[in-house]
Amino acid sequence: MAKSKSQPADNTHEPLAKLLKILSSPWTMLLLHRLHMEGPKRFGELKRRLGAISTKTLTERLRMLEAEGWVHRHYEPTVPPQVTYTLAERVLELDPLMVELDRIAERWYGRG
Amino acid sequence: MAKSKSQPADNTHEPLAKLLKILSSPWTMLLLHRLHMEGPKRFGELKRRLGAISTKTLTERLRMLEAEGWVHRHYEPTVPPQVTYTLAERVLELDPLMVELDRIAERWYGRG
DNA sequence: CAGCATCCAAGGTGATACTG
DNA sequence: CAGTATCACCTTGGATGCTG
Repeated sequence: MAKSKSQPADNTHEPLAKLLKILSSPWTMLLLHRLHMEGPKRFGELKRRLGAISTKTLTERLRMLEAEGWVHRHYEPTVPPQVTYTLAERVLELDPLMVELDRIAERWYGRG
Repeated sequence: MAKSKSQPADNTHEPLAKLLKILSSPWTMLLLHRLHMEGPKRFGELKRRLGAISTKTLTERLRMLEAEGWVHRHYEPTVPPQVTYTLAERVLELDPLMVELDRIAERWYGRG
């Protein structure tokens, strides 16, 4: 649509690049997808559901998403401690995206 | 749509993971976005528009997308040669996704 | 112009061990 | 349970130089 002319264009500063940088870091989408589809989850459960992810990576992603304001971390100082992660309200805007992704994934790679 | 049950679940084999693996490799989304918004493009123009990408990476991405059937490569043996890349028809299904991404990027990171 | 071949640095990841 | 701290590795991307 936009028919801007020929610019050197460093995408790095554009909103889309910023968003994609977050979304495209490994595991992030699958992580968000889980929380989106299945609701709030504790660390261990999340890790189990994601399969091959390491605790380190999962922690990093969660910390990043927390810093970005995409997820909330709720710490319950019981014994043993319980930490629950919830999607921030704003992230619900990603819903159409998730649904679209699911649909396309199914159509393109679903059966064979 | 959820697979239900409590499985160790190695997402690696699922359609969504497959799709995300492609989409989340660096530059891929921005690349597709360009082709989507501005139509068929030649290698050099594409490179210039993407900014900081290297020829190596751009080539790799294009080759990958070609192998996946996402883009078509048209070689014109003129002097100098012209190679034009076009989105495959199926990739047009990504349209809603692209639009959504743009909207969200603008809303979340558009103004500061 | 549109790549390809190398080399190399950087960062990300996983495995492992340990703590509150 | 929910992490943190290390370490070693290994892929990945960028820079450079060359070709048809």
